[in-house]
Amino acid sequence: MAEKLQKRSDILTSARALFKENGFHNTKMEDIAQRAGVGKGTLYEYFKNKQEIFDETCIEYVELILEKVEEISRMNISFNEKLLILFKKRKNSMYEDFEKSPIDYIMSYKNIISEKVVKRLFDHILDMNKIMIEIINQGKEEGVVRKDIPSEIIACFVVGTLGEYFNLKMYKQESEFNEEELIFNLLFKGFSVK
Amino acid sequence: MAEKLQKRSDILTSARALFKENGFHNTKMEDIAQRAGVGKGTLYEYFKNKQEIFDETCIEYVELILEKVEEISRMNISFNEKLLILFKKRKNSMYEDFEKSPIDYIMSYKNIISEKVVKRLFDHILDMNKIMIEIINQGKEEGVVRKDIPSEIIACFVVGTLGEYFNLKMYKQESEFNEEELIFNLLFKGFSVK
Amino acid sequence: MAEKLQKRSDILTSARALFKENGFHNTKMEDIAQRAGVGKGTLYEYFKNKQEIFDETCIEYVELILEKVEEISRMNISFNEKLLILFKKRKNSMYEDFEKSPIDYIMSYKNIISEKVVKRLFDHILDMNKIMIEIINQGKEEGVVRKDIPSEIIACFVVGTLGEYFNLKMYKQESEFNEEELIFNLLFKGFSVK
Amino acid sequence: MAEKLQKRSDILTSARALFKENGFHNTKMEDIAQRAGVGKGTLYEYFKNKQEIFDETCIEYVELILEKVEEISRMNISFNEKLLILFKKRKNSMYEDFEKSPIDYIMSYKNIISEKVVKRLFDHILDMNKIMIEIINQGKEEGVVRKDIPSEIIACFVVGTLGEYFNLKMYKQESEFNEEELIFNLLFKGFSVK
DNA sequence: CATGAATGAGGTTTCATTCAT
DNA sequence: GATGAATGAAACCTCATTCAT
Repeated sequence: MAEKLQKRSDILTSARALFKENGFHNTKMEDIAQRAGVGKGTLYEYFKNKQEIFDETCIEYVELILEKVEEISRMNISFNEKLLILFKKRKNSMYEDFEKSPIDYIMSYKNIISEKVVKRLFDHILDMNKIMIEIINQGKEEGVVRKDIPSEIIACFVVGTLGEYFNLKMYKQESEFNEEELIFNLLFKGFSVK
Repeated sequence: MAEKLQKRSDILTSARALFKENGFHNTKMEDIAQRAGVGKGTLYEYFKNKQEIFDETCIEYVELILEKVEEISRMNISFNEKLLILFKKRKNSMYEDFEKSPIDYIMSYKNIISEKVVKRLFDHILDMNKIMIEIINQGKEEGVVRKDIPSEIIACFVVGTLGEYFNLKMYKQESEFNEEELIFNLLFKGFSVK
Repeated sequence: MAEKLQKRSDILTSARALFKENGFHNTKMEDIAQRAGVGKGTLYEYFKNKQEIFDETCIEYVELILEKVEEISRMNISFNEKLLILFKKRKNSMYEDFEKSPIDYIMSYKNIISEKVVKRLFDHILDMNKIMIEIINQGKEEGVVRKDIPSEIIACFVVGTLGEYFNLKMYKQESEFNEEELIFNLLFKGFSVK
Repeated sequence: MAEKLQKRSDILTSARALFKENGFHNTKMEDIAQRAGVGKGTLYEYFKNKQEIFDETCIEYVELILEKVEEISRMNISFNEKLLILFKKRKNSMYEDFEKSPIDYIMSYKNIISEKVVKRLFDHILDMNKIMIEIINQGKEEGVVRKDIPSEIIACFVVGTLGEYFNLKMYKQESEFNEEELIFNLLFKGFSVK
């Protein structure tokens, strides 16, 4: 039984890697089976079809990120520290599994993910948005974040800045500045001359 | 002759719409032909193959955005006004053709666009980055933008915030706030309590 | 009018060269047109379709060879001399237009030539056979060729030997012997020890 | 396993028959599959593509003939008997599988067989030529064949005569003569009056 | 007459899915 | 349960032929 779950998980791991590498249509069921170390027919013992495998990998992707963010949210630390950890986590995973924000991920695959899975994922996005809002609210309570702007908008502001920053890092050389500090400075103080 | 260019353009328009709607692999050559009002064989008079059609639509997509941003950059108006126009343009096209930032667009299709076209598009991204930097520099000269942060980072900050904001708008209801004002306030002043 | 015939001939010349080089199915109408220096549509002014062009080139091929053999047959020279000229003609055209004997030519293309043209060509083959027989008969009358073997069989014997000889020459180096003399010696005296 | 080889062989048998009947370009993959009693996709389990199937049938064709000739060469019989067997074999297969000499076969398909397979086949032709030469040499040793003519030339003489004879038989009625005897007589004694 | 842009029937090939072992 | 050989629908692309200019 545990073995069954293990094999299922192996298949998903294999599939996720291949989908990420080659996209949905350039990944063959045969490839997934081979990489997972099972026969082609076995895939159909664990999943209805290719679509279902893909859907599962998408759900996993988004849920894993959600989980990580939730974990950070639940930590017993200050707002500033949470923000720093979010930044670091994103940075470390950049060239690994989770280089795309969930929403970009979904947008990339909107023509491929099943309609009903898209809905479920969008719900997760909203969940994540809520968690970000909670973190922002913590900042407000701690007197670190302005209270005159809805937390929702601030969340957007933070997530967007980080996301774009890492996007650019993907195809530009390492810069000479201490960019982490600069980004945080911008988030806190904005770009206007005081 | 003008007619030849027209037909080529018709095909690209048809293709772009279908690729956007259904993705590359779910768009059949027959569909493109039908929508463009030509025969299947005609597509091959104007393009080498499906890949080339797709590549062209990608190039068009990114070049058109680049062009628009360039246009704004060349306008004889203040930094603040340019920022506002960028925001408005992005907002208006949200549910139309250009809902994705060029970089998200490329990332979505990285397994589909030809290698050499990806390179060309990344160059455009850098061009666009340069233009944003020029706009930021104008803000610095006008004494509106802080000079202690590299323009490159600020560009990232502005573009990311706007991008994420519009991403979220795509699947959330219209809010009650005057969000435009709030976003700008954040960009200028940051989220920290003064 | 003469111009019309000229253009028709140009097309056939172009077609024959391409068919020989690339075969029927790898020769495109466009190629024929281009090489003949006319438009693609023009081909259809002079020929019903691709098949007809091909058929014509085949007919030309076989008729030209037939003509040459007839010409030799009509010459006012001895059997021995005729045999020598046949040999020389075949040798000279070996790497040129007429490297295949008519019958090999037809066999190569039996799936491509129109049924009715095949019949016509086979008639030509029989005509050619008859001419060969006449030449053999002349040899008999001159007292040079044995009378106890039907001329038909001797014709076969001569044509086959020459044909195979030139076939082999096509992919083997030039030999050191005076092969011409040896071949003739064989034809005249056979291979048995006297 | 044996079954796998069997199916592969079935496909080749089906393909060879169809190629022979209709040529390469008029034989559809669907036809081959149907005649072999398998699905279209199955062809691609056993062969890379149509070209490979064709190449294999060509190789088989030439190798089978080579094998038969080798077999005759190895027999413990006299030169005269070998010559007779060669004649009989060729005669019997005339309207069956092997109606064309290997070289004619290759020449017919020179635009279709893969370059590298053509080379391989030409090597077989040379092998076959060597075997014929050995047979001729045996005749010389037995004192039946003249020693003043290179065996290579005599081989050409024998093969060509037989080939042409059977070519002609293909489209002419059965004759009244004992042609076998006449042909052999010619080969041995030539056509000159003694 | 001459042309070549437009066409679409028809071919090869791929690959998700099935099912007998 | 696990497998992978077999399948055939579906997609891309070619090219002979047409016909408006």
